[in-house]
Amino acid sequence: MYTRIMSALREKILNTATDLFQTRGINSTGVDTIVAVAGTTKMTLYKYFHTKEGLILEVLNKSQQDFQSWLDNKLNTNTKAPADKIKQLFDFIEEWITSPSFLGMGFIKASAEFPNEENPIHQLSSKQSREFRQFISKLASEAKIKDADGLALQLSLLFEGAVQAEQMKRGSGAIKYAKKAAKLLIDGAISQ
Amino acid sequence: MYTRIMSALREKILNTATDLFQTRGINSTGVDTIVAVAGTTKMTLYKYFHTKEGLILEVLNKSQQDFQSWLDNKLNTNTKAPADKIKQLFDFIEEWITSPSFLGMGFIKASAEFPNEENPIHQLSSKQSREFRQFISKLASEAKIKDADGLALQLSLLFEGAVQAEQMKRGSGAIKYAKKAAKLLIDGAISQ
DNA sequence: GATATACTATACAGTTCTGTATAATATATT
DNA sequence: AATATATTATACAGAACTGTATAGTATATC
Repeated sequence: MYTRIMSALREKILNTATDLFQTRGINSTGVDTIVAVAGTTKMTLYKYFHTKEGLILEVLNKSQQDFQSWLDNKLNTNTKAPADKIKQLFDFIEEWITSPSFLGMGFIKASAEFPNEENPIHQLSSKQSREFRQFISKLASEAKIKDADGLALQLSLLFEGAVQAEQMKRGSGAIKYAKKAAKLLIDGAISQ
Repeated sequence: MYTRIMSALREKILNTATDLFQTRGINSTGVDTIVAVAGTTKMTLYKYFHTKEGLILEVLNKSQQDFQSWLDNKLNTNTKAPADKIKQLFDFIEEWITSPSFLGMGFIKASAEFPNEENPIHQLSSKQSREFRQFISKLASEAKIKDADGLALQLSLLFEGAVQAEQMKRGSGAIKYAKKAAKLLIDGAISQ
């Protein structure tokens, strides 16, 4: 993990961009808007981020890191037995989705705004989705589940579907049903 | 009376826009590009569609109608018993997703590009997602499933998750596992 | 043949966008 | 006090975007 010494202003720009990209869309948010909301100027933005694309990529990376760190922490402090982590996964996902600060999943929106598979932003989104699926697969493996990859894929579909539903309509309640479905799939995979 | 058929050019513009929106993104596709690819001029485009937003809304509506018609037809010609339709639903969804002409789901991408819930395009996307879920719920009801709405929501999550996965990486194979999960959920809901 | 209609060609107004150039100001270090 | 660094203020080049104005051409209908 490349930890970077970050100036307060750099971080402010990054956080502002994250928020604006989520609430207004990436292509609909100009750098002028970002610097105005962040309370700085374009010169400073372009000092820290060489292009808007570079800023987008960093926003996506930071968002994913923050989410993954939050989830790791939840799983490690609340659960001792590795076999239980997969069972509690959707409890924490529910907590995350229903949190008032939830604004959506970066890589899901980004991949829709940049549908071309050659595009670096699309490629990063795709990579993040794959890595999150692998993370679930690792949890399933540690829980001694046979078809860990298969279950992980199914759970990731429920996850992305629930996020999608919540992005479309806040307070959709989709995660409640995703959780039930996940429980059923996990129990089925364990008893195999 | 005089039967008013849709002008060939209007349809050409609509189809071209549908394709370009899916492959390049909506905000990244200018009207100049659309008319160039469609082989016409901006004057003609703005004759049939008053604004770009109007064009986007029509594209979304037509895409959803086309998909729903295709699916209705598949379900009605291949299945007689209403109780079997829900079981075959994901077979046809798989056929649709794995088809070479699959470019994604309009309302999923649109809602990501226009995340603001006040936006007419976002609202239409949300409505289409809700209506598709209601369509699944109707299938579940006709199959005498008790918690039809609950199952429909879960299946729609798998559906949107699988579409999302396929939009991110063509040939992901996600639909195969979505199908398995759907079967499990349907069987579980039937035996209640 | 005259006329309405559909469509093209082209230019352009006005806005917004990314990215840079240039000069001034504040802050920290020596 | 002198100097390097960070940041601001502002203007602007150049491109892309939506939407319109205007004039000309093709085609079908009367």
